Amino acid sequence: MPRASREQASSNRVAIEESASRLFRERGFGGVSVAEVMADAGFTHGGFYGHFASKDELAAIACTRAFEDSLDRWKQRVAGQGDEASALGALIDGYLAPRNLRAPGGACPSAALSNDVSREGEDKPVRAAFVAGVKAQLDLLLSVQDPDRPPDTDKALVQLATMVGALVLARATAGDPISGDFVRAVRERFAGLVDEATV
Amino acid sequence: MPRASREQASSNRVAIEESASRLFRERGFGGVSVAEVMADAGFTHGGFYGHFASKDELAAIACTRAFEDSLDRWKQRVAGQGDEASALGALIDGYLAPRNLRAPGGACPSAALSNDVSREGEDKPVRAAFVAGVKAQLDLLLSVQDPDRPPDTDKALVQLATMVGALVLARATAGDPISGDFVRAVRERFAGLVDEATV
DNA sequence: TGTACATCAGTGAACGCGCGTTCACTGATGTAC
DNA sequence: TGTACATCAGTGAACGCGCGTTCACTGATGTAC
Repeated sequence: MPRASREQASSNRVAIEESASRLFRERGFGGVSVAEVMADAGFTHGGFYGHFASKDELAAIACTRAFEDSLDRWKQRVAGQGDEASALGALIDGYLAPRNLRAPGGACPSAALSNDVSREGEDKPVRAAFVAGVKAQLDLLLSVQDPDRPPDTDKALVQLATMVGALVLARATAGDPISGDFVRAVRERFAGLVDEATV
Repeated sequence: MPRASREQASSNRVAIEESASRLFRERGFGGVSVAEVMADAGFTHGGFYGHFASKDELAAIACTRAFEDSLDRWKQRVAGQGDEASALGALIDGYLAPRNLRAPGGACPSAALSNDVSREGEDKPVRAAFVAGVKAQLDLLLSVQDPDRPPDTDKALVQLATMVGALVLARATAGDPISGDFVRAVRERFAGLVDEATV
C-alpha cells in the first residue's frame, strides 16, 4: 500500500524512531538491523532511507528520544515530592525497579547505551545526542536539590555515576544474588539509611 | 608453517586469549570478528576451532582473563598503602586515569563489557565469568577496609557502582568537558575531600 | 466541484561485503620400534 | 641413536547467512486548472 498521506508518513516516522529507541536500548546499535527496526514499526526495510540518511542518523535521533522519554518519567517521579531526600528516594526506586532492570528498552539510555556510545567515533552524531542527554539528567538532579543551599554539581555527578553503575552491574549480573545486592545497597544509600560520610 | 610444537601451541592459545581479552573490551563481543582476534594474535582464522569450541567460549575465557589482569593491577595499586582511605585513593586514581579512559582494552571489564554481558542470554558462559569477576572486585574492595571495623559489604557495592558508572559515563562523553567532571567529582568523593553524609 | 497528471511513501529485489563455522590439506612434531 | 610413520597445529577456500544501502517500481495522494 504505497503513498501514505504526508500526515501518515510523519507519524510513521515517529513510530520508526520509537521502535529504534526501544530496540537500540535493548540490544545496542550493532545488535539491531535496519530491517528489524522497520519490521518492528510495521514496515519493510526499503522505505527506511526515505525517512533517514543513514543508520547512524537514526541512532542519534533514537538516542535523543530515549533521553526525552526517560527524563519525562524522572520528572513524574520527583513531582510533588516534598524535599530533596524524598525526591531522590522516589527517583532511585523507579530507576532500579525490577521492570527497568529486565526491560532496558524502556529505561535509562545512559545505562543502556554507554558502552555502545563510547565505541562510536567522536564525530558520530550519536555522541552529541548522548552528551546532551546526560547533561539534562544532571540538570534534573540539580533541580531537586535543596533550594536554600548553593547548587552542588559534584554531588549530582556522583549520584548519576552511582545510579548508572548500579543499573549496568545489576543487569550484567542478573540471575545471581549479587544483582539484587547492588540494587538494595544503592537504594539504601540514596534513601539516606546509610549515613556514613565516606563512600 | 603447520604443526607447531605442543608447547608452542599452548602459548599461541594464550596469545589468542590475550588478543581477545583486549579487543573485546575495546569493541565489544559483536564488534570484533573471530578472524580479527586471530589476526591480532598473528594467525589465520581457520585455526581458531582447534583451540576453542565457539566464539561464545572464547568470550567467557577472555572475560575471565580480563578480570584477572585488571585485579592484578588493582592489587599493585593498593599494596603498601597505609590505611583504607589512601588505598581507595590510589585505586580510584588508577581506575579513572586518562590512559584507562582512552584504552578500555587494558582497563576494567566491569565497565567495558557490562552492556555486552547484559545482552547475552543467562545461559551463556560469559555471564558466569562476569559474575565471578565482579565478586572478586568486591572482595578486593572489602580487603582494604579498616580491619578494626566489621566488613561493610554495602559500602563496597556502592563504591564499585560509583567507579563503574563514572568510567562508562566519562568514556561515553569523552570530548566534552563533562567527561572530566565525572572523573574529578568521583575522585574527590573517594579521596574523602567531600565529606557530606548523603550521596 | 471535477478532471488530469505529477509527486512521492512504501515495496521488494538486488548490490557487495563480512560474519561464524567447516573442512580438505600441508608438513613439522611426536612416537614406536 | 636412527628410521618409519601417525598425529595434529595451522592454512586458506568454501558454506549459508544477514548486514547497510540502492533502486526500479507501484499506485494513492496532492495539486494545477
